[in-house]
Amino acid sequence: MCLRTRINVDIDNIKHAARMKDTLKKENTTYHHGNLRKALIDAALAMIAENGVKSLSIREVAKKAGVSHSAPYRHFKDKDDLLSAVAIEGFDMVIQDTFRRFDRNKDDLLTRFQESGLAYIDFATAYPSHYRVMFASGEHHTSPALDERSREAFMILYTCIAECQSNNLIRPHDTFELAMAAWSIVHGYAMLVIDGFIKDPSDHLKNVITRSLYFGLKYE
Amino acid sequence: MCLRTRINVDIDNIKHAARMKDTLKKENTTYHHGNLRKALIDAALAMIAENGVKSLSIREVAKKAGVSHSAPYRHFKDKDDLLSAVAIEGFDMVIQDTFRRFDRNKDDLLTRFQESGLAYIDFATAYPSHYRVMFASGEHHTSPALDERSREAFMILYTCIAECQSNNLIRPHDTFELAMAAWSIVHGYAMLVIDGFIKDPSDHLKNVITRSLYFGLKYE
DNA sequence: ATGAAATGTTTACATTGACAACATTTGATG
DNA sequence: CATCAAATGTTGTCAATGTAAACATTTCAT
Repeated sequence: MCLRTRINVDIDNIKHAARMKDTLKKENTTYHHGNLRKALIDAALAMIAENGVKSLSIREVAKKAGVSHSAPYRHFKDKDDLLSAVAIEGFDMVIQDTFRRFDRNKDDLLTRFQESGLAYIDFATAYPSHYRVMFASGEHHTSPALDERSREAFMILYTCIAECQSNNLIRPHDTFELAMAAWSIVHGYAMLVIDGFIKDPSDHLKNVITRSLYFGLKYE
Repeated sequence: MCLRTRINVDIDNIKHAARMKDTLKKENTTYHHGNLRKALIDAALAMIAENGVKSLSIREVAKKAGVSHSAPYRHFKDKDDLLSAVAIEGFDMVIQDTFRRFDRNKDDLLTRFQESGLAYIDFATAYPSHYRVMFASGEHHTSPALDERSREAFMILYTCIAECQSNNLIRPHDTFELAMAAWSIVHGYAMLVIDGFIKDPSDHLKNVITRSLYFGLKYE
């Protein structure tokens, strides 16, 4: 488990470096901790997976990362800011995974549309802690950066539907609304699964969801 | 403010008495507070509406209800138990509203099916604080009583779909799964609306949702 | 080498959840 | 009606937490 964590951290550091182009001056720098910011995010995620977001405490996160209880405040304004970082990481992960799926289905527009929905569902079940924080927005104050990421994720679905409409694969209707409807379906399913209301997410059920996803939007 | 509080308490006592049939021995009894239990639930809801569940504190709730900081513990085991009571009240409200809608559409099964979905959506937008607590189950420990209520609410949708299937209005398929799918759609939409991801829940959009709700389940 | 910026620590304080000991009210029983 | 137990509310208390301030150390550019 220690090994796996270590690998994840390394991979994430690479991703992180590639993403944060504005602060790329630090690459192989190892100062006090190594990369405390990322370590805190990982520690938070591990603890959320164990006891939920609610009982998450900054002091415990700090302890888990091996630093003093005030150290996190050098990297995050407050607790919300830490959770916001977790959410941003989550959105980045879905976005990247969706693009990976798109690359595997370059030609079939309808499949791409469905894949963009499945990416959401699969991500939620694979990383429930991330997902929970991402959509606990009624709670932690949303930062502009977070808003941008969630919008970016949504726009993938939007663009996908727009392309299908251009090719007469989805009926003409306000694209924004169709995308909202599609998002509702996958988000609702994802939430019910990770909240334990849907116990066994079978393939059967996922098919019904995919069907609803398409049948509500297709030509009648 | 004192006066208003008092009036609310009285009104709520009436509602409360009508609902809780098992403890109907107390009707016009006014002991220490009137009905602190209900007053605390109302205070909690008001404060959740203002600042979210996250920053809700039992001490503030007690202060708002005009009692000492420890008084709530005579009525609720802990904070989770208070939130659990809020959630139960919420489920009871949706259930009752759904039955009201059913009474208005005694004959049309498909309409009843759609109404059972709309009841969810409308309740969520009308009582977002309730709804948020009801489905924050990944967080507060779920009590058996709460589990029962959420199951009861779900069973309405289930029964509705089963009846439609009996009358060949919805395609044959595991009823449980179809109900889960329908639930996913309305729940996802509701969550995105109250979490601010869907800014203006237009009738257009609700129609797309209703359409998806039906088109995914109907005969092809 | 040096000084400023970044990063981590210690100390401190107010808020909170929750328990225990105590006080008061209510309602049933004689 | 007196009395007593149960229900309800209060006061006092403690540990955990969020977070700010003052201080210490490391890093990095010059």
